[in-house]
Amino acid sequence: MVTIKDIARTLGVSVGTVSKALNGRDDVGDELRARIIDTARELRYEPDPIARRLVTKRSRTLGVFMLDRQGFGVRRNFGWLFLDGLLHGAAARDYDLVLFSNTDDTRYERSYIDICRSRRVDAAVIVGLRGDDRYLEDVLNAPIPVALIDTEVSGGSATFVSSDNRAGAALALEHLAALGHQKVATLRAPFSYPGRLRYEAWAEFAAARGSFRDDYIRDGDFTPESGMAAAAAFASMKDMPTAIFAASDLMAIGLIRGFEKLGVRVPEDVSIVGFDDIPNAELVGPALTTVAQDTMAIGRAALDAVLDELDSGARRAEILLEPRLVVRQSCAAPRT
Amino acid sequence: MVTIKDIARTLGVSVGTVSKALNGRDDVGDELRARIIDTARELRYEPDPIARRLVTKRSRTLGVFMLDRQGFGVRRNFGWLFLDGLLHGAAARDYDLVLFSNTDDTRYERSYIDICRSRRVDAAVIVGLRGDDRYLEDVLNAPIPVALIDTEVSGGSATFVSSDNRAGAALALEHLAALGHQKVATLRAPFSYPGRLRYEAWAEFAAARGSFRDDYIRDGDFTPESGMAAAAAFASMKDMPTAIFAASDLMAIGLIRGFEKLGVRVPEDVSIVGFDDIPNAELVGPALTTVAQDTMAIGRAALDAVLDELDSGARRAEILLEPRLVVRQSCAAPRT
DNA sequence: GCTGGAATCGAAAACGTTTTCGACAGAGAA
DNA sequence: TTCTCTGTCGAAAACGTTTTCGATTCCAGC
Repeated sequence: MVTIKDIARTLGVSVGTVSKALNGRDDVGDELRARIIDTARELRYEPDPIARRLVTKRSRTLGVFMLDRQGFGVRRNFGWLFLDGLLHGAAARDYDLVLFSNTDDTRYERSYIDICRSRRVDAAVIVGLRGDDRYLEDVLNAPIPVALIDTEVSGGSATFVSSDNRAGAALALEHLAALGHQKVATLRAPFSYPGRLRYEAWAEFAAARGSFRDDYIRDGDFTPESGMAAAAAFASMKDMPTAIFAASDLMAIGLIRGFEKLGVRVPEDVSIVGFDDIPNAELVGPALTTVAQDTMAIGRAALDAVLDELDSGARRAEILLEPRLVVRQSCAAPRT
Repeated sequence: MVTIKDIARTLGVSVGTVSKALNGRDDVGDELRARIIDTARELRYEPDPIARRLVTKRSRTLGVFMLDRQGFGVRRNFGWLFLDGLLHGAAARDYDLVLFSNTDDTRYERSYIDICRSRRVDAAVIVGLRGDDRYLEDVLNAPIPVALIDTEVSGGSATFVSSDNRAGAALALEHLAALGHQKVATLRAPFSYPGRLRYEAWAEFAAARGSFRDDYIRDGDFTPESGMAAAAAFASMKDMPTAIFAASDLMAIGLIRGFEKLGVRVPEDVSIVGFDDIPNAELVGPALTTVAQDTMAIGRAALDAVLDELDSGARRAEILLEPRLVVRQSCAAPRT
């Protein structure tokens, strides 16, 4: 591996001068600088990031924690979608991403912030932090910039990055209203913060139209299984809703599968709209109408947030991105 | 940040002794060693990995490259599933994973191996490398241990880690045979190495049973769209197959959607079996029968391969993991 | 009492950078 | 001519470890 000394020796100058020339400082002559840059290129010199980090005290490294909700790993975990945006942002700003997850038993013994400390990462973004996480307090008081994505919690010293859940829910509900639905129920996920926001949008929508009914509210836990259970509950009602707003795609798909098993057809008998636009949501039959989160933009925003805080010291409490409605085939006008 | 000097100073010993005591060397007295370990714990000392790397010349860091097949990012890319196993293995062996992807424009300007060199990672695992990759040659001649997962190529100095594609295809085909199918077609993906292996298994199967027919072979490109096109082609045949073995789940789902649109029912009219067991394969209607890759084991094997090579210098050319059949609802006995 | 060896510890170099400070030359002003 | 200022460069310290080598002590064996 060719070091800075090699290029200093071949040119007969000091290493300090080489360093200054390569880093664009102004106390080195133009002619010498040009020669230094040339031979650096010739020798295919690359500054050792390790040595640089040791003296600059910045690692140019971000810790990314993928927290696993219910043990499904990457398979059923929406959080991985944000990696695209994080990767983009890191590449654009010349940072490296080191990835952790809590699916393993060993590292979970330490707080995420502790891991950051031991790894000397400059900042962290945590995906999927739950409200009952054992290290919650540690995260909210972290001494480094932290961004939270797809999380149940908000507040503390971390910046909360998310879709505008209320606006997204409103998008879906207005779509159903435009189709002519009067009786729209909701399958909510009340234990999570985004889930609560989505429910509140439904409640306001229903109240404003005078169609709020307690028995049009069912609770799920983001799994398809809870959606199937809710489908059975809805199907057994005497006054069945004509449309259901599910707080997540996984639950929406569960509803579809549950209704299918009971012989009620989607969207002919009941319309279903989800939230998230998970991969392959377009591939389930019928293709799911849903509100899409711009996961790329969210990941990118989270990364920019922590890096900006690192540079300027200014912290933003909350960043909301606009979701958009994508209509496919799981919604139709109600039967008259 | 508390350094090794702090604990040396508080104890009145030299830093070298502290280092040796903490690293378990035998030339330090038991009593002193105990006192050093105690105060290290008291001061919450953590060795600086940066400084350590500078002197040991090992970074304990692995580069992971997620190569994006057709621009879908994490959404339609099977490769991300291997991250679970990689994460597990890295945690178990105390390595860090730094993640790269080629979805960005900037870093793609450099060879993956070049990036490894500049980042000083000890080894690399590359997911989704294509046969026509511009840096293919660089990868196959890499000076560091490299493992290839979910890739189209094999050979070179890298170790190829994969499911046993022939065995997996045989599993699926035997399942169809056991159901009584005589006319089983295939939708293959001939441009990729695993795709070719899966096709060869089909060809042998068909030849052994005397049911090989050229018009039972259609080509796709791993996308659902190509599956839908193939469904139309199959449906227009006078002697339609009763079962189709698709070389990937995405194409299998495309077949289902395509047949659905044409009014031919799955599995009543035609059975379909896929390959991969992608997330939500169980959620599409009808739930997909497929052969599941043990993505966790594959990721773990890849990680172990490069780390073992790093330790022992012994390189393995190929590692094959056993897939398993998961039967769901897309296959049934043929109509008599 | 002397030698030999084992046990224990410290001093110092080394890893590859960045950064500070001082040295030196040359140019311009007095 | 002398003084000051600017521009250009080198020397050296510093970052926090690990590792090598030598120094010292202590004790057993003769």
